[in-house]
Amino acid sequence: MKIEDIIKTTAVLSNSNRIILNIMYAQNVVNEKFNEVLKPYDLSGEQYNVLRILRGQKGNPANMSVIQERMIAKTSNTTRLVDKLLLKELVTRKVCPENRRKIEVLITQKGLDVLHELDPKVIEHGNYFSKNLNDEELEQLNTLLEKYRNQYI
Amino acid sequence: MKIEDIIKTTAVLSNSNRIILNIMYAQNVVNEKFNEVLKPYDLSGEQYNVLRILRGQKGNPANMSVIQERMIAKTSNTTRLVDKLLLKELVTRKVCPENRRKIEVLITQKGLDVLHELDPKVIEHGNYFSKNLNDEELEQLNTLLEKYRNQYI
DNA sequence: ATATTATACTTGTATATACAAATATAAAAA
DNA sequence: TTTTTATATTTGTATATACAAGTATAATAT
Repeated sequence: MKIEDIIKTTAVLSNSNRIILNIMYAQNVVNEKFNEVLKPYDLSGEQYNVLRILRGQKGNPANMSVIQERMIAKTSNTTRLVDKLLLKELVTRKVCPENRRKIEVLITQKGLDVLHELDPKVIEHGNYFSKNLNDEELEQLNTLLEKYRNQYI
Repeated sequence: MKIEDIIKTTAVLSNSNRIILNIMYAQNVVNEKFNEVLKPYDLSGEQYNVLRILRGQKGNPANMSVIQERMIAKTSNTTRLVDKLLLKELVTRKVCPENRRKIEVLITQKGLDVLHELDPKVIEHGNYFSKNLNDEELEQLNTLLEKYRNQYI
């Protein structure tokens, strides 16, 4: 289905506009489906993202600014995100002894267990959307998306 | 810049995963830039979207469910979105006389003027991102994005 | 040693969004 | 006609996000 049919417009869209709309819509669809995957675990997408970042630390703590710079959406609220994870006992936090301004955040075993349980479902989610494209097309889509947004970065 | 460098991961990503991340990130970048365009007009992206839908009606009113079905992100809150536009006098609303359950929303002249002023800036925004791709690549990206998300639609 | 600036994080506030429940009207069924 | 069901929209509530201001600590300059 073309994006025009989805937003039910009769307007003629330029390629530039169609891409914007297609990106918005794709993100929306992907996100909605991913939220369904996470729902039984009572995690938001951003919370999951933080857990992934922490697991990637392989036992080393991450402080707030490290977490923030690794997130896709640079929300200014890593604090409150970590608060939520703390309440669920998926992470621990303590003041860094070397620099008391910093906070050391670590994923707990419980957090690792949740991620481990989610791993296959996350892969399945990725495959669900990519299964209509062959390997070459997948490469192409990645390349084009990177080229598209890479204005001055 | 590759998505891996942006989220500063050393992990090896599958094509499926990279696409998900690239779509998320692209939407983020595009959206952030678009919000900058809208900021001087005190409009959110969704508010702008509603105005566009109303202009597309060419003088005919749109009721809430029509607006909702034409939006990219199906927020359940068209009411409050229209409330905001009403406060700024960009739209009018009245109960439909034929069916008093329905609400007729119309864009005002002021709303049309704002859109008209924004038109070139919106085009510029689209071009800003697409200028790194040639026509063929733009077509390709649109086609791949549509193919990507079109699972069971 | 004290004052200034920078860094790291937290908090406040306003707005946005998600989801469920509530309200009002209309259409269909008993 | 009364009841039931469907439709269209609104409201409540909890959570998320954006942005600015505040706090604590550390580093640098005077």
